[in-house]
Amino acid sequence: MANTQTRDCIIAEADQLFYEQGFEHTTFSQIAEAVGISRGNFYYHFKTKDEILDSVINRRLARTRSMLEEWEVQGDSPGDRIRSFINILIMNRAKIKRYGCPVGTLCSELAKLEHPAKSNANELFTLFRAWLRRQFELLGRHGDADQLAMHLLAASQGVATLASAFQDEEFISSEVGRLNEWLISLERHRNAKSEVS
Amino acid sequence: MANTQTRDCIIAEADQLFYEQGFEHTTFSQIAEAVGISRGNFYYHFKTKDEILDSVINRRLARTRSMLEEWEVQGDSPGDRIRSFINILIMNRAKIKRYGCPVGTLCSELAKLEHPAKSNANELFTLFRAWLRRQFELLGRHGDADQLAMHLLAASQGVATLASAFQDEEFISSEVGRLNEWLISLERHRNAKSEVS
DNA sequence: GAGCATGTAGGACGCTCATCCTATATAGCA
DNA sequence: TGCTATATAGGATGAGCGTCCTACATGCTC
Repeated sequence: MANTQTRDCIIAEADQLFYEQGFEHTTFSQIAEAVGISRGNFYYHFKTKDEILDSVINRRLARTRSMLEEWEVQGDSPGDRIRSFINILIMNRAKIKRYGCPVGTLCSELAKLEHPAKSNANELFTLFRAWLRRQFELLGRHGDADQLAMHLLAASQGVATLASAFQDEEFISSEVGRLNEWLISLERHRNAKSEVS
Repeated sequence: MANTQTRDCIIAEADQLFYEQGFEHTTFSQIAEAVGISRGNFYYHFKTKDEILDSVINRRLARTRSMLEEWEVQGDSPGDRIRSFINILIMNRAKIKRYGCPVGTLCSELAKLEHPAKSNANELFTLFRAWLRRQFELLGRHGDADQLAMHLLAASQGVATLASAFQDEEFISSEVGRLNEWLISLERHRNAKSEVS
């Protein structure tokens, strides 16, 4: 049985490096150096680089799931939960400015490489999409919940891409402001309808 | 003096391959094979891979400039010109679905590589941004023209990223519909103001 | 202490790739 | 016909990388 502590440490460091430098451009040596172990020792924990990638994606999936579940448990309204999602952009603005969105940039890279793990990475998007969809349904948007989820996801991706290209954190703030206003207008619409019925 | 015909051909093929596979993942051999010349012959036309990248970016800049100028010359309204921009998403939807946005994915990759040509690639975004800004100013949006330009750019980027991740051309169409409605509402707002004054 | 599983270190192997060198072909011109 | 600039081909080189092998250390069990 592999020592899970070192193993987890390798995955964590690889996760960060893949985010900062991309998967292809990150080498075994860099990960080993970041963890503080020898390069040769790698083989004991991971047979191939793709295996590390799988573990990194699974780690991200797990962390995303637990984050979404946490937001779900907090007794907020669906609108507040969606605001939690939008707020990721603010929380991570410094890193987004430097490296873009971890999900979007990884999926783009793997798509260009036609990498087998591509669909696994896309699952990250699906996770957010399904969760957002549920929140919009709770907001009373039964017909277009999925469309709204995709729209919000796309907006976040666009913000991250441009903030990174133009090195502009301020843009993140202003677009988040827009998104929050948009969300409030959706909530108002719902309240108006419930008052009528 | 280098034969510009072969040289241009190399740049064109490299352009396409960089788009489809990414810069780092594309090899000299692949470009040579695509052009139909020997690998060794490359050195005569380009000293380094980075030199090819520079030429590819310059090619894209030139083509973008002339495209924007063409749209400018056509005697359309600023609104119609902005619609031409939005329509790129529809025109190129098949490629976007497979490879994402050529501008966004290149800038993301070069950012992660911390490549010297990064700022040169970002100039592509600046080109669109300045052009869109001008169109919005012509629409009477003197205060927030740049903000609107960035918003539209971000929306396009988001659409491209998600369409690629979810392999969904339909999503492009529906979001373009949204964007066009948004644009029409901006135009209406302008007409309403001009009627008042 | 002997035996064994777990974990680590460091280097070897083989491949790919960008880069570079040299030989050759073509074409215009004296 | 030679001379030279332009262009092409194909292989050499050297570095970097993923992968793999072997030797060593540690700690637990009998």
